[in-house]
Amino acid sequence: MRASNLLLATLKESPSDAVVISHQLMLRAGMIRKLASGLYTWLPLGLKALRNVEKIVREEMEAAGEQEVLMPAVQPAELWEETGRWFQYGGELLRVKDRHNNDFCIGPTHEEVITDLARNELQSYRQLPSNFYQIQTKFRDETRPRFGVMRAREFIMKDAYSFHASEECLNETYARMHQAYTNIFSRLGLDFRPVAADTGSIGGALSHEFHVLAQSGEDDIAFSNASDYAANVELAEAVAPAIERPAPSAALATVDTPNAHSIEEVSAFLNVAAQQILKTLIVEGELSEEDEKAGKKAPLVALVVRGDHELNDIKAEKLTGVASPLAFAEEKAIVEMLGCKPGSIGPQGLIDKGIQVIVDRSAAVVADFVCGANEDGKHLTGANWERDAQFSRVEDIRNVVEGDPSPCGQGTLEIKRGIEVGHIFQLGTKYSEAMKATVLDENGKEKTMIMGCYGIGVSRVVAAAIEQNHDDRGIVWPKAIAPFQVAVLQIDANKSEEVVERSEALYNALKDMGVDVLLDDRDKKTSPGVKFADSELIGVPHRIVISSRGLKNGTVEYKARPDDKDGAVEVAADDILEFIKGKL
RNA sequence: CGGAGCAUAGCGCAGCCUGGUAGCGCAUCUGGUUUGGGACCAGAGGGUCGGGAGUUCGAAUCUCUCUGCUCCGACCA
Repeated sequence: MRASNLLLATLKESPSDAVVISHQLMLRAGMIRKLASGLYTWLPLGLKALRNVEKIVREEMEAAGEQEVLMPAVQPAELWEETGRWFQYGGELLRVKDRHNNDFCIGPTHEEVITDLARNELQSYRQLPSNFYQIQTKFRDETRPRFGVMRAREFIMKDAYSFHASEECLNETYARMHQAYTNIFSRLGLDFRPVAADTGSIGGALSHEFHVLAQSGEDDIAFSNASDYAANVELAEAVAPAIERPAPSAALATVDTPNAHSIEEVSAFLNVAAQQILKTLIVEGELSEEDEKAGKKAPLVALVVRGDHELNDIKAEKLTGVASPLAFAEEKAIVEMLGCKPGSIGPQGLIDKGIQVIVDRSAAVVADFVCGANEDGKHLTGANWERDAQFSRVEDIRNVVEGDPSPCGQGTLEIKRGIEVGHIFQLGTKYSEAMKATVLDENGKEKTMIMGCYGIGVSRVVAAAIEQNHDDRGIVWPKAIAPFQVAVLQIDANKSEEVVERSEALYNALKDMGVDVLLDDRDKKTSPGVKFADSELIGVPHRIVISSRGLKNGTVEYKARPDDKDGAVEVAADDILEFIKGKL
């Protein structure tokens, strides 16, 4: 590609609404432009990087035995009604009507469509397993699109689906896809981790996420420092402390704590460590459909965690008796039931009021603790379970923290930020059962197919790669993603015929070899500094500068990005093609 | 969805408080001088100041309203 023929839309200043570095650099490098919130045009340079990611994904999918298909982005509502997701999916599902007033949605995912295909095309267990993938545009009407293409509403996803006659077969494919994902992210040159994950709204049994490690990530990942255990904090089990609860040693007392509501305030006011304080959170309980129809209010449930711990919403809402999604009780309901505001709540006496008290494992082994007195402006000190307060049961309801013992039994946990770029699930029969996707087994009996699904956020990978690979001059592409492998910069082209001849010859030779090469042949108004800065901003891994100054000595300059230890090197002009071949 | 804020040239911003000819930097175009780190000089083009309504002799500026966008929190490739 010639720079004179490329929309090299680089910017010196970054648009004010870009907060993360990858978004800023993608705009500055002229890779993307925003059309509307969460909607982006991919410019030539960005598209080249995107296609490079797609290429590797395709190669590894083919190697893993997947067949490529392409499904419509627009999907009929009927399919979604069959699985119930037409009603379950919230505002994220963009619903539209066609001219006949029929309901459709813009696909956020394709379980329904692929399952419909499978039930029509697959009749026999002999056709299983069958695996399909596509690389296609998805639309999710995110509440808050942000970070450019990292969390866009419209994005490119590789989604794959597998169909099986047995669990063992699903396990095999799942393991193969796990390996394929590992290959993909390794080849892309990313620092990533597969982690055990929650299955979320897609549903199913087993699930792993693939995370690119980066400070700007939106997920917390817990790792063992002594094994390869890794899990999303959403899921990571907080194991029960190995200690017995000490016997009470302090007398119960009520103390005034004016204006101290948060754990921090109470801790500072009473000079008591946060782990010695228990916080009691009142959430809504489950309401049966009949009671809901009868207009009854949800019962309340108390969740008790140590002051230095955070409630894990996902763990909490999975508990029987707790509403899902998790909803904190309204202040009014709390005042009505307990006679005090949030900030002064304690677990004592709640069971008598018909409120279930669920205690976190760590909070259950604290003795002589501080908690709210269920009276505004007062707290209890020296409180003890059983003697002063009762609980219904003990559960794991908190987020793990750094230093917790690893659930795998080896080592302790560390926590890092990650960007979720891939997610694989064992779906089981959730969709195939709802949509009656069956095959005949060897006995001629109908059998519901077992499914797996496997996603990669292709456009997100591009952003994640930049997030992980940049410096103060711009993007430092992993070689597999770089839109160009080599940049050839012409300096003094208007003064020196030789510069033009040499650079054109090198450009053509590299192009003929199939190398992605950018010839910066922009005219004399483009100063050398601009060419240097642009090649660095867009992150080309290899740069060759051909100038009249160098050619006087019969040399051209080579520089790698990121810098080799020896920086720029002078190479004999006649040898440059061989030299660069060695670098590629 | 809750809270906060923004909307002035392609991009980054000033002007608004205190109403009176719409400005600066980058980018673009023309001419000239430059050419190894985002050049310089001279000139030029580009705006219904997000839309609508109101107050006023007069609104980018004050008021109301709608829309769009961004940020901070709850959700996901």
